[in-house]
This record gives sequence, C-alpha cells and structure tokens, in this order.
Amino acid sequence: MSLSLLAKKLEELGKEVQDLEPSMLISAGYDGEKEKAYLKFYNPNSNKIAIWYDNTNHKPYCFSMESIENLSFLKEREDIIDIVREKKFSLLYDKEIEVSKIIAKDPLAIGGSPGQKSVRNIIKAWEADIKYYENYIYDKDLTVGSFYFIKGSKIYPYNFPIPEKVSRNLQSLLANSSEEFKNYILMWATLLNQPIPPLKRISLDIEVLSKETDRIPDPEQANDKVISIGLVGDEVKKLYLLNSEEEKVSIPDVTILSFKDEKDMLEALFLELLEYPMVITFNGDEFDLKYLYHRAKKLGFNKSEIPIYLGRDFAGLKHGVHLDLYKFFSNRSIQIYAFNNRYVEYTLNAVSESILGVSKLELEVPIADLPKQKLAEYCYNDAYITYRLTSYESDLLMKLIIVIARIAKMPIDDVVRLGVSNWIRSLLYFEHRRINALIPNQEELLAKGGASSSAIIKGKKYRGGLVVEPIPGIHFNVAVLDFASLYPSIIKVYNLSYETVRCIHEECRKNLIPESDHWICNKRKGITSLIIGSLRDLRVNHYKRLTKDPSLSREEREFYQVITQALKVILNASYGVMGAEIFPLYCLPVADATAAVGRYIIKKTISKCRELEVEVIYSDTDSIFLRSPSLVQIEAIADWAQRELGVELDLDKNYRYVAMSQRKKNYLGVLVNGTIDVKGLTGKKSHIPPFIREAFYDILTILGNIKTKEDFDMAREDIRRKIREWYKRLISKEIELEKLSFQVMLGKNLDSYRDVTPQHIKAAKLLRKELKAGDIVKYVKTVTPPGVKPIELVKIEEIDTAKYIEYMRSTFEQLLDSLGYEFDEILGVTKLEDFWS
DNA sequence: ATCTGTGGCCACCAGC
DNA sequence: GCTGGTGGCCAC
Repeated sequence: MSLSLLAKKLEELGKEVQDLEPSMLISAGYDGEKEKAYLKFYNPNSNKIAIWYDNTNHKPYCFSMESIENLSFLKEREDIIDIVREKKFSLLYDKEIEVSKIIAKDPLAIGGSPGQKSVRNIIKAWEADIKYYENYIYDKDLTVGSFYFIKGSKIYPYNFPIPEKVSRNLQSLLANSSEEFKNYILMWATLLNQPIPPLKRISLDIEVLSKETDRIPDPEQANDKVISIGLVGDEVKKLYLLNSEEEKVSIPDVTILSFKDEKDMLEALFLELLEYPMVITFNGDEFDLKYLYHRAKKLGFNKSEIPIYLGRDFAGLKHGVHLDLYKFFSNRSIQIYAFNNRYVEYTLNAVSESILGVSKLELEVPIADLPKQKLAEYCYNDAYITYRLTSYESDLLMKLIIVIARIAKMPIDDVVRLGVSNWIRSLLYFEHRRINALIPNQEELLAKGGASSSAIIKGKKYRGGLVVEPIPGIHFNVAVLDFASLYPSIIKVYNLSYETVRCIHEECRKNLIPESDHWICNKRKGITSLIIGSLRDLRVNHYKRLTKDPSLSREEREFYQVITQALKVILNASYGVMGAEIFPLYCLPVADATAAVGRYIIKKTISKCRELEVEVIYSDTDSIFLRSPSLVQIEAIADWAQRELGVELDLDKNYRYVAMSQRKKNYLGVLVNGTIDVKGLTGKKSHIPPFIREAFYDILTILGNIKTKEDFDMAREDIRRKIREWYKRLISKEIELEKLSFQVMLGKNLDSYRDVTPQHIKAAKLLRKELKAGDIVKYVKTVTPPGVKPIELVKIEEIDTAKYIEYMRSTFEQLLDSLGYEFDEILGVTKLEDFWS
C-alpha cells in the first residue's frame, strides 16, 4: 500500500519551489531522467532540502564551435564572431580569437563540472537565454555554500554581514594590499564568513546475508538478502533487522525494528530516508546504496519507488545528498594536509581507529552465522562509527566539506568524491566565467612550451626544490626559519599564471624570471596569481590570526581553524596541479617558473645568512636551519627577505639540539620543550615491523632528556641497555607475529607488477586473495623460500631471525650515526654477532 | 574512471 | 659482486 506513497512523495520533489527562506546552496547538477538542471538548497530552519528545478526546457549542450555552425538559430558563423568581438567574452592571453577553437562552457554549471549533461553552451545562452537570465541568477552569482532565498520564480542572494571583530582584523590586510587584491580578499572573506548551520544527517550501513565468507557480495547482482540496516543521526539510533524467527535482540538506547519480510523492511527504510536531507556512508557508492537499489529492483520495486539513483561510480539520493566518506578519506590531500597523515589505510576501521580511537567490532564467525544479537551490534556499530566521523569535534568534517565547497565552487557531493585537481579546476573555471573570460583549451596552453630546467630525478619534467647537503653532527640551539606558503607566495609576488608567463608582449620579454628562461608579463595581473595570492594572504594574515584571537569565542576560533585547514589543502595543491598533465589548465612553464623562483629565493637567503655570519646547517626547499642565531640576526634576515624578496620568512621552531646525519631529509631534533622530531629515518616509516618501530621510539625517549653535551655520554649506556633488551625479546621469539610483519601498501593492482616482483608482491601472491591498489600486505621474512610469507600463512619457527637482526642494525645505525656514535663502539664490540651472543 | 609536484633514501630485483 | 632500475615511503 505504501509503495505508492513512496512514489508519490518522490514525485512531489519535481514541483517547482515557490518560496524558500534563506537556505544554503549545497549541490547542483543535472537530472538525466527529468532532463532538467537542479539546485539543492539546505534550509537550516526546517532542516530540509529544497530542490529547485530548471523548468525552462532548455536542453543542455556541450560542443565545440564547429558544431555550433549546424545550429539553425545561428544562421551565420559571423553571428558568433560578432558576439565574441563585442567583447562579451575575452581571452586572457590577448590572442586573436580563433572561433573554431573555442570550446563552449556552461553558464549554468556551478563550478566547472564537465560532461554533456551539465554543460551548456555560452553562445547559445546569449542568443536564446536572455529572457532566462532576467528571471534567474546563474553561474557567476551562484556559489555553493552561500545563502539564497526564493520568491516566486526568482532566486535572491542572502548575505550575512562580516562581524565587526573579524572585519577589524581584515582591515590591516586590506590596507597592505593593492586594489586588485582588495576586491578578491573582500569577496573571499564575505563568502567564507557565512555561517555554517548544523546539518541534519544520518549514516547508513547495511549487512547482507552472504554465503561466501571472504568475498564482498556483488551489489549489481544483489542475490542475497539484506538482513540489517543501521541508521545513526544526532537523535536517531535505529537498527532495521530481518528477524523472521523473532530472536530477542536489544542494544541500549537503540530502537530495533524487526521485520519478517525483506521488502517491507526496505520500504520502511526508504520512507524513513526521505526524512533526511543527507545520508552518510562509508563506501555507499560502491556497496550499500548500490546494493539497496538493485536489491529493491529485484524485490519488485519500481524505479520511481526507490529514492536512490545510480551513476557509473556514484550513488545519489533523489531527495537529498549522499556523501561517501570512503572517497573523501581516500583523497591524498585530505589525508595528508587535513588529517596530518593520521591514518594510512582507507578502511572504516583504520580511519576511525586513528581519528576517533574507536574500532569496528571483531567478528569470529562469518556474518551469515552470527546470532542476531551480534549481527545487530556489529551493523549498528559500523553506522555509529560512520556518523561519528562526521560529528566529532563539533562536526569538523561537515564544516571542512562546506568550506572546501565554498572555495572550490563545487557541490558538496562532488567535493567528497573528487580530487584536489578537480577542486582547483572548478575554482578557476568559475573565475573565468565570472570575469567573462573564455577558458583556454589544452592546445592553447601547450603552445606556451615546456620547462627551461632539467629535473634531477630521471623521468620528471622539471627541476623542483633545492636540498642542501647537511652539516653532519650534533648542533645545539638550532633555529628553523621557513617561508610561509612559499610557492603560493611566489605565484602571487611574481604574478605567475598561464596567461602571464611567456606572454605575447615583446616588451615583457626582458622581465626574466630568476633561474629560468621564462619571462613574465607586467601589463596585466594573472588570474591564478590573483586567486591563489588572495587565498594565501587570507590564510596567513587573516584566518591564522583569528584562530589565536582571544577576543573570539572557542567556537569562532574553531570555525576559523577549519577555514585555515581548508585553505592549506587547496594552497598546497595549487602549485602542483600546474605541472600535472591531467589538470585542464596544465601549464608547465608556470610550475617550472614557480620552482625556479623558489630555488632562487632560498639560495639568496642562504648567502644572506652567511653574509651575516650565521651558519646554515641545512636547508630543504623552503626552510633553513641556523646554528645559534641571535634574535637580532633572525629579525635581520626576516626583514631582509620581506624587503628584498617580498616573501615572509618566519621562525618556525627552536631545537634544543639537532642530530644531523650525512644524508639529506634525515635528521632528528629535540625541541626546546623536549618533543622529539624525527625526519626521514627508517625507524619511523610505516612499513617496517612494529617491533622495530617500537624499539626505535623507545630509544628516542632517552634522547628527549638530553640537554647538554655531557648528557650524551650518560645516554650511551642507556641506549646500549635498551638495544640489548629489545634484541633479547627478538631471539627469544616472545614477540607476536603481527609485530614482526612488514606492512607494505600495494601501489598498483597485483597483475600490474611486470618489471620486478618485490617482496610484498611475492607474499601477496601466496595469499591468493583478491587484492587491489591501496591494500596493505602484511608479510614476514622467513628462512623458507621464497624468503617471505604473508602473516596469515606463517609459523613462528619459519622466522628468519638473522634478517630481523640485520634490519634492527641498519635502523639503529641510522639513529646512532646521527648522534655521532659508532654503532659498534657504543656496543663495545667489534662485531655485531659478538654482542648478540 | 581517476590521478597536485620534485628530491631523497632504502631495500630489493634482475641482469651482467 | 656490481649496477641500474623499481617500488615504497618520506620531506617539503
């Protein structure tokens, strides 16, 4: 009976929104079934999503100019040329426009989503959509994450003013900026200061009754019954359970909904889902939602009765937004810059363990054999963890997603699924549209030429950062200075952008970029220089300060911390994408020039230090390590850098001492507060056996207590004792296998290894399990061929203890070498074997 | 279908 | 045994 209710409710979604209170635009796209573009608004008062459909029946197009000629409404090719010549659009790089090469872009797209479905032709828009423009605000006026209200058929922006306290802070930044940058800074600050309302959402996790134990059920087939569904939200704790035998099941505070019939259960679930504007899953695109969709079809549901729709690698909700956290956490930029590499593996268990400190429940038997009580607990727990990932630290993750959406001008469901190059593409495309500039195509960009430098590493396209040979030994009282966001600063200060590097003006050719053959335009400001430069300034000189502003509340400071993090992610990638072929605005001379200026700046700074008689112990890309500089000297260097180079050089940290090895990117430092900083040493790497890593960190604790030169002699004995302890544990084999396992990630799928067969691949092949890129293989070194075995198959007798001793030796040798100890000397023997015995 | 960059170290592989 | 190359992880 209620199936029709479901269909009816979903049908209502198609109705045009008439009036809407101020709501946040969170998503936009194209509905293939309805053949209509849509906007999704989140209403913070009702906690509901309003879907606005484009009801003008304009078909979206994506084509090059060649195909425009075939359109009847543009009779002459000249019409198009006229439109372009009227300067309605411009090319940033002052070239004669070759109409045949213009790829039309979509004025309706929010951000830069490519693809036929969401792309409209701008020329067509000018011809046919003038009336349309009068009724609605599109493209350059619509920003994801901003607030709008709807009255009748019109959409109006609704801006929140910047609070006085924040505005005051902004004034100093504005005062120090040029006119052009001022506009951008104000624009960003207005957008980023919009409040972020609490977002009502639930997480969803399903379990399937599968006969196969070590294989995930195929969601396309959906042959097996869905037996439980966990739903967790702010005020929701529910578990749907297929429980025909009516076993007694209870979980504290959780509502258990028992069903005898699977179809009834899915129907109830779908109806409930309609109440939630957002659904969170961990891998719902590939599994949970996909499975539910196909399973529902199999059980006789009509397409119109299922609130889910499927794309190629995407599962969406008709009535709301689906966020798949698996894809977001797999994003390298998020992993490294937003979560500081706190997790390494992209499973729900690994991510939640390291971020929340909460694990999945352990299963001793396959899902199919679980008693209902255990099954319910397991399923509920997964849903709970998934929800917690979005709610911990006052909804940090949701806020981060919204802030990235605001900067990237991208729907939140895309933010979660796409990589950083797509974010930046969307951001830059949007800006082109805003200023009525045509987006250059690949051919035009490639015409700029290549790199003027040659890379040090074979196979790379251009030369990167400079790494200086370290001065080995122990250095007391070391100050580390670094340039704040060096590459974005360079892009700003040197006006780097695809249209300004190697510009067409003869007169500009003399403005050579240091360390390269490239020159830079001094007639116009580059588009990427303005965007990246203004974002950099806001991060360094505004938001970072607000996070420490005592006049703000804790909540406010946390909010600004999120903005700072999001900016960090985007800024860090903004240089890299310029040198990435996959990036649509790929322009090698820009990346090449950026790195070249970086080398120039660091070299200049090093010579300045020498001039001031400050010893430079080490330097890597954007940092310099100085031996015992006075505060006056540090200030002098920083002032000089600001004055002469136009970049900010800050004191990053003070080391009580630094132990430099002979190797680059390999050192150990103890901060003034006793914290130990280890860089690059094998002992901290994630793939080595935990046993060795633990031993390594154990020994490090001794070093944290060292304050003077004399203390080193005392430490020597402690270290010797500790190493001996750990060694004894190894040979007595009182260490669990797990702790002896190497844990190496598969860089690619198993069958793609053709050149060589590394050890982790040998082990993986023995496993005969389906493994894919990103999976971690745990293996142990054995005396039996082929020398390694996956941890699942190995017995303790097979362990090759000698290999482990050697590994320990080389790991500790690095450490002791940094400290200036001779490994053998500290052990008081000439040969290692003597010591061990 | 999706993917920011280069520099550097280490262990191991495969071929000589 | 030497050597160049591959793969992984890390620094920035």
